[in-house]
Amino acid sequence: MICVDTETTGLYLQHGCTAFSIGVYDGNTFTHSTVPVSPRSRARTCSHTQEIKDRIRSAETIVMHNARFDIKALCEAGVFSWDDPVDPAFWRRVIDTIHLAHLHNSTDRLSLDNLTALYLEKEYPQEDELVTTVNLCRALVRKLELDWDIAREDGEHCSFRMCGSNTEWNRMDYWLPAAVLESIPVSLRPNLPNARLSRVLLEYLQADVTNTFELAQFFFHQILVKHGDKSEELLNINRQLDHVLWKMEYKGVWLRSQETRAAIESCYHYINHLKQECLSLSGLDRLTDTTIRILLFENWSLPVVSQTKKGNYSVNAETLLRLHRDAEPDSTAYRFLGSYLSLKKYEKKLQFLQSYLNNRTGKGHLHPSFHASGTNTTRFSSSNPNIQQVTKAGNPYEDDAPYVANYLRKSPSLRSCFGPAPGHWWLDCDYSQLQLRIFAYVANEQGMIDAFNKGWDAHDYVARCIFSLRDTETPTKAQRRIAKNVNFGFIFGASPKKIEQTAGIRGLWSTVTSLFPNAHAFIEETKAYIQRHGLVYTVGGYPLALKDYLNKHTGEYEKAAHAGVNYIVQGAEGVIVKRAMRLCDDYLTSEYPEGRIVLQCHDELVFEFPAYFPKKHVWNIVNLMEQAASEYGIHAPVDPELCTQSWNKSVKVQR
DNA sequence: GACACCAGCAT
DNA sequence: CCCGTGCTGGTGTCA
Repeated sequence: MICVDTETTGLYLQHGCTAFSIGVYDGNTFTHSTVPVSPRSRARTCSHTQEIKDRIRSAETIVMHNARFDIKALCEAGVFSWDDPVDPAFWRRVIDTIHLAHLHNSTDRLSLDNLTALYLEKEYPQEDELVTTVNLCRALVRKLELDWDIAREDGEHCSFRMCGSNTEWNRMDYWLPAAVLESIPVSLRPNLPNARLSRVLLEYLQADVTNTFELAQFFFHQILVKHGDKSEELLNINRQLDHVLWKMEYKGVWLRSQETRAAIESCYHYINHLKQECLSLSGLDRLTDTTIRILLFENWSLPVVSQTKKGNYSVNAETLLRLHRDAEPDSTAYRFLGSYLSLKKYEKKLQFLQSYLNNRTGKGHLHPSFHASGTNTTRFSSSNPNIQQVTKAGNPYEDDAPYVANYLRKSPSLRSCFGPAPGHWWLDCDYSQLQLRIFAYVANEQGMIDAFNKGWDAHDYVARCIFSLRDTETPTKAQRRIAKNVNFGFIFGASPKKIEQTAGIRGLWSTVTSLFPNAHAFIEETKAYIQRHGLVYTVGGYPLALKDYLNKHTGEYEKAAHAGVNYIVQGAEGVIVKRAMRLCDDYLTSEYPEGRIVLQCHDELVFEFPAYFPKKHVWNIVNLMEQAASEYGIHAPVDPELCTQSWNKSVKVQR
């Protein structure tokens, strides 16, 4: 077993970089080498570079912290080929301490230094010194415009691609490798203590690999003691997707550049107009939270709606919307608030659109990162960009603020900027009401389960129960909304008070508990369990810690208790969807390699296939996703939709 | 420049 | 206080 860590050049790998420092630790000795990856690199090649590469290649077990990140670097450095990690067998010898740490305690901050401090009770070598040293070097490189192939953020001046492979998809930002530090001529570094230059970095590299090694041992021991024979199965919940995520990140998501540019134009058009209007209505010279706060609550003396955590008067959308509705129609405040709300929406949208365009690689793909251990609950997180927060079409003010809605009606949909690459189609598979179904099943609420099985709408069903409607009656819009609040309250583990507050009905909770006795009992049992054990188990036995539990004596316990219900439900969702992804990827690999998973959005999987692909694959995928849920005892139907143009326009697939 | 706060987007 | 989990970006403050 060896531990491997890499330190990469400090700018964007997507535009090329100079060299990597690679550290290896086998439990006894630490060795390192710097591997130049650019043909023009001035980094010195260490004599034992080849030896290190061979050791990594032939190692039986490689332990890394956040393995996908370092493996990208190792591919860049030529240790592995870019296709190696596509094979699930490749990952059988990779142990990722981030997965171990997540299983050990899912609420820990999973950074190496934090885990080291927590469990090894060790200090890192002078991180401050490393940071300042590296920053000095970067500044020096920038200032003197040295002729090193260190990539630049703007990318325009650095066009070469390394190793003839697709290296555009990955961004890294970290330290300068030791060889680069050493190669700065002594005469050019008056502020840098010579001997320390690379020593600091190497100390850090050594600390990283040895700590990773020790953490792996610690976590393995803890996990085996706690979970015994189930350890492998539990670890597999995240490990099973290592190669799947590799492929997803590598191939990326197609961005429709034309639509994106058009959407940006459209945003600018409205922003210019609305900004002028806001400025002239308010007499302000700039629009920030602070100036708005003064304008509304001091100059205009509008009533305070709520306060922020720090005690400032809130100026969020909810507040502004209420003030807008309470204002005299056509008054200055009314018009200002309406325009400002619309302006903010457009500005937010523009922000997203520009980030998409900026993150795009040469061929027009975005390459979001997916983090299997990125949440407390086993759900995924996504970043650069976060593909899980791309807005659907819709006008949030359509119902209750026509003045605002009017401005937003032509607002572009962000999902329309994504879609299948030319010549392809997307298959978009959604679990229907997955979270609510999970809740019904884990709470063993038979009436709800029956309703689901009959194909009823969950919100309608609960509305009928609460308002004791006859079969012939349909719930009103308001009744449905209240039922929706109750349902979400169940899922989120909201407190009775909160549920009654959002629904606006006092005494609602006692109605609900009598209507759904098992659900109520489940919530109470969960709370009692948390009080005793400080954690919950979701389906499949994966433990989910509750970080606020330790503070229970200071009142945080109640919070943790309510969160516990939510953890079980979200955790089950995460586990099920991960299983589904693995099943679908296995299926595609063996039966239809032209297809692939493009992205995951919590209860939604998106696949890309060649246009006019055989329809049978739709139903096989649907069946596999449903199978994943049923393996955990949950019946959850999947609705397949087809996108031929954009993510925003999908058509239900008929049986 | 680092950091905290506030906000807004998703499921 | 009591609705969970994430990510990103702008603003303002502080050193």
